[in-house]
Amino acid sequence: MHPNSYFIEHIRSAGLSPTRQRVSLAKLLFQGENRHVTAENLYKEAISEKISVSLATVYNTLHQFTDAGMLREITVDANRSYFDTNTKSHHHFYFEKDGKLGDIPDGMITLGKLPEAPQGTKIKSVDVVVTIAHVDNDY
Amino acid sequence: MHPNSYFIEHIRSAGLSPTRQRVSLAKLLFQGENRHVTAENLYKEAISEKISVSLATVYNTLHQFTDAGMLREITVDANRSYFDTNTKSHHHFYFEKDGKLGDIPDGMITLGKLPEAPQGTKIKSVDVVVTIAHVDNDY
DNA sequence: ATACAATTTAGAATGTTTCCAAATATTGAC
DNA sequence: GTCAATATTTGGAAACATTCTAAATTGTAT
Repeated sequence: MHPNSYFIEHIRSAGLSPTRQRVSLAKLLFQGENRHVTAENLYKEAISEKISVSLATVYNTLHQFTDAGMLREITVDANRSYFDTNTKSHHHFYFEKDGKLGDIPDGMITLGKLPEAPQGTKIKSVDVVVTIAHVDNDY
Repeated sequence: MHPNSYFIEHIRSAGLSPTRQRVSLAKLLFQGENRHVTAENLYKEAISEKISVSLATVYNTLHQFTDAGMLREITVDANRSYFDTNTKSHHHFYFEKDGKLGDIPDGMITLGKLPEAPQGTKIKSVDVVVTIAHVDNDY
């Protein structure tokens, strides 16, 4: 388990002040395995861990971490933003039933040729989402 | 240009009653080229064409058409749903600047192997979104 | 310590989408 | 065509995620 100073350093090196809230949220996000969180569920988790933080700060922090390259924002559902602690390019399963995301192991999907971006633009990201639904035995 | 009866038949064969609103919206959606619309912008278009319809009906109709397989819902942005009149599996450019979608011509992206869906589930869709951003000359 | 700047906060505001109950339109039987 | 039964449409309210705002708090550099 990482010491506090690890998270403080992580935040500092992103150019942000290591405030109490940012350090606490960084711990939740980065101390274990890679995670996929929404603002609302990170907020609830923080509250249940007795971390005093407001929902607005959770939003601010998620965006600041994203801008700093510590998180990646994933769009799989038109009503919610997900943030992924794994910033390396990789793809996702989206389990419709419970709204959970899963990583698609590297190499499990291979993208072939990619189109060129038009003049004056660049490809910001290529996201593959495999949506998983329940089998409805329709017979 | 298709006659009215064409759209009425299209709607009937989807198991829906061809109401005035549904026929009018179907005309906007299906009479020309393939389109990518949001509820809000289809609603505005209808109003500007003097079609009297409410926003709630536009939402209902888009979902009914989607359930009937006449439209495909595309998720590219966490704040808005897009509906595509092209229901064949294909992929999209998303132009961040103006929130517009574009089709990626068939064959321009090749997907390699695909993962298996877990027991009791099936792959509902595989969506590839190539997000196009402006070049920010950061130097 | 002090002062200046940055951050956090609660609550209001926004934007999209869904819900609701009343009004209207559509359908099928006669 | 008329009528009753059913389905659809509607405006407005509600729900939801997210952003904004201005005041209060905290962090930082001196």
